[in-house]
Amino acid sequence: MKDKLSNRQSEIINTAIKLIGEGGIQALTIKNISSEIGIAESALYRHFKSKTEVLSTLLDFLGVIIISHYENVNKLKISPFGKIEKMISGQLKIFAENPPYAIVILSDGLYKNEKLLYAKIFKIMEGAKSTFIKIIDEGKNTGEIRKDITSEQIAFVIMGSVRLTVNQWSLSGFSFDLKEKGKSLIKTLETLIQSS
Amino acid sequence: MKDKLSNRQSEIINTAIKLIGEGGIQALTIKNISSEIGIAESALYRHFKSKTEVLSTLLDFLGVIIISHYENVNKLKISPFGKIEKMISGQLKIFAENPPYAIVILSDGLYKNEKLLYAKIFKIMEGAKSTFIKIIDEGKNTGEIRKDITSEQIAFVIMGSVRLTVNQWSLSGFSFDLKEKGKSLIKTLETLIQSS
Amino acid sequence: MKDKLSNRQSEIINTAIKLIGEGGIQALTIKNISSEIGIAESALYRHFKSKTEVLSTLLDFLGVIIISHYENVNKLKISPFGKIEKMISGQLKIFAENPPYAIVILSDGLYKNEKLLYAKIFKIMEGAKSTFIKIIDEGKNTGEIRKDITSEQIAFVIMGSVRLTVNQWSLSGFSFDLKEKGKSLIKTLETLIQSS
Amino acid sequence: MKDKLSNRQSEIINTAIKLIGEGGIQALTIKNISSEIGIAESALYRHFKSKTEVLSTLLDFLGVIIISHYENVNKLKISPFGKIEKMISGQLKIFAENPPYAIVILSDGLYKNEKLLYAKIFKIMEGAKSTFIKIIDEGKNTGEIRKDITSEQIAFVIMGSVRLTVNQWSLSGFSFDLKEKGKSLIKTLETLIQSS
DNA sequence: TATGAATGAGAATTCATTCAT
DNA sequence: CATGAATGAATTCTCATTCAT
Repeated sequence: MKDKLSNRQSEIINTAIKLIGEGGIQALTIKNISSEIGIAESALYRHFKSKTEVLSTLLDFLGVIIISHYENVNKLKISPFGKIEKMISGQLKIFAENPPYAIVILSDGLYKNEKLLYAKIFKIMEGAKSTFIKIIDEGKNTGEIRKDITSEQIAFVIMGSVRLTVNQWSLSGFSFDLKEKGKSLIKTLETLIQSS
Repeated sequence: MKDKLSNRQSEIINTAIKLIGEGGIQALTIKNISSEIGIAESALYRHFKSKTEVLSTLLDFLGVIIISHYENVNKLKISPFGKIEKMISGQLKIFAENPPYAIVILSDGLYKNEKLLYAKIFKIMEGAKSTFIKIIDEGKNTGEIRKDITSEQIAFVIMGSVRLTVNQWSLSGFSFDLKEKGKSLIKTLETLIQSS
Repeated sequence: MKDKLSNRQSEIINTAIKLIGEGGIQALTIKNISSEIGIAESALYRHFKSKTEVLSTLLDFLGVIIISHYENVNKLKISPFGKIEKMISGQLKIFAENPPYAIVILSDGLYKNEKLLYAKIFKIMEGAKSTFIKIIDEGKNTGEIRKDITSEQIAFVIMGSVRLTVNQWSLSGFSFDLKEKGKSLIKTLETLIQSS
Repeated sequence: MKDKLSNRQSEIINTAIKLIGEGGIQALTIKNISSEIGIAESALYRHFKSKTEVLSTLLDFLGVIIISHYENVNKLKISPFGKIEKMISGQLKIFAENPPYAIVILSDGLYKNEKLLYAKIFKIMEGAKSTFIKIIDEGKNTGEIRKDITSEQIAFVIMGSVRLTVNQWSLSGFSFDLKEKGKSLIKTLETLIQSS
């Protein structure tokens, strides 16, 4: 994982993201990236040794954003439900503001033959999951969250439904208000998992 | 939508499915299909007028399998929870026995530039959702399912978590027992949505 | 050269002509012809042994129409100028009513590698030319046509300008009135070649 | 329209011309061009973005040659008849020395589905026509050319017969002496259009 | 850092034609 | 007469990558 990106590298990653946003993963070609930036295709190889490395760095970049979002929320001094609400709404806000991020996260099947890439997506999801689990455990301790289901299962259900929401938003061509949809989802999830 | 497939057409669709299973959507090329069958590439065009038509027919085929599974379950004379359990477990069984089906259903992003294909996937998901909603309504009537959440939302949460399960299974290279995982998911979902 | 065409053969030739009219020579494929008629591609080979034979027959058919038009005009008991006028206007009328004929006659370059086809077009043009020459000779005898230019050269100039007219009409997408344009061309040509 | 061609681009255009000369428009394929030059097919796409662009550039190139020929002749301080003679003979000389040029100019029907290409050919012909008209007007002023026919019609007759000459030369496989044929045509035309 | 030129492997599709039934 | 299935050669074009300058 790259530690610090050069200006050109950042530019490449940002352009890659933009291209994905405009035309999906298929639009992400070396040619498109470089002509968008205004450099030669070969120049790109000065900054990344392969297209896979571009994608890999892109995923690192995305991972940092998402994971740090989760960690920041987790550090807040608010109730577990407040945290869950903020985690979901914040995540959806990130996607709403950067649709390409959603596309990248959802295109997992594409990376199948690139174990490295798959592993990175997997890691992001695991990071999210473990944060959720921590918060749910907290909620169980305070008595707010039901104890008859394992925290992992609860986290799983939350992530599944958030993911499906994003999925449908993406397939719809980003045509509905993701944050609005998120609000009602959050309410549903809270109702489902709160102690009775 | 094709009504009845010729032998060769079925063979092509089956081969396409097999190829997807082995190498993902990227492995689905005209050349691969035809050389797997043992005919010339051009021969394939006697049976389908384009690659898109192959994919489209494949999705029709898949749709019929999935939707009829849901409908069959819905016709059973069992309790709503029984139906939900059978719907999920049956669906996962289909995927467990035919991993490529899972790949096709999950690769939605890929078809972005082919509205027709996307529409077919969408229709399959809608079909599943409406069946779920009917069953949940039934469960609310019998008093088994909680009434403080709309049926649509419940269906959404169920589908999201089922989908995520399949997703992770696919990403893991089909390495864990999907049906086993499904069983605990079903238990979780039932616990979540039953009336208290 | 085929003596008498079967019904199916005529149908094929007519369809070929229609296709050329609609989409140019490139639209003339075995597949297009047969699917337009509603038979299998292979069925076409019962009636013509190759695509070249289709074209060849088509040119025969066209040749008969054009040459007989010229001969008929030549048989009329009218002045040479009357004949020239009728030859040109009649020819343009045929094209105006059957634009594909014009396309076929003008697409000579296409048949370059098919000597047979080239020869047929050449023959049609020679037939026209010799009729023109005969009429011009007549006109010289009656004193109506200038004698300071060989009949062949006059015929050549006439045919060149008629051909260019048709050419431009074809390139314009048949957008102007060919017969109208023909009238002024005829007047010009008569003025040019009459005795002073 | 390209302003300045790179060496490779010129090489490609020249090769394209050569191929057309040897085998007609049908011989102009990306594969033929590239293998003739000795590069990979894909390499060609570094220099032209499509085959249409190759043809388009080729027509530009041809257009410049022809139009500048006409303009140069028009600038000469000679009589109108001298100019007409030089325009025709010079044009035929160009074709005689570069038979492929003739093929390209005459293959107009082929470009029917490529409006751009057709438009270029059209423009070349219009350029030629307007120069002819100017010269004919001049000739009318000096009294050398007959005034009973519009200059446009005269230009049309000239161009039609020149074109037919080139056409027959091309169809004959470039077998006769184009310049010789041109000389007698010029004489004919002059006789036809001079004042009596 | 950057470029221009090139490459090889593929990809989807078209077309005229053949042949057994 | 007609068909369905198949073929092989072409064709245009794309893509990630390399390398000398």
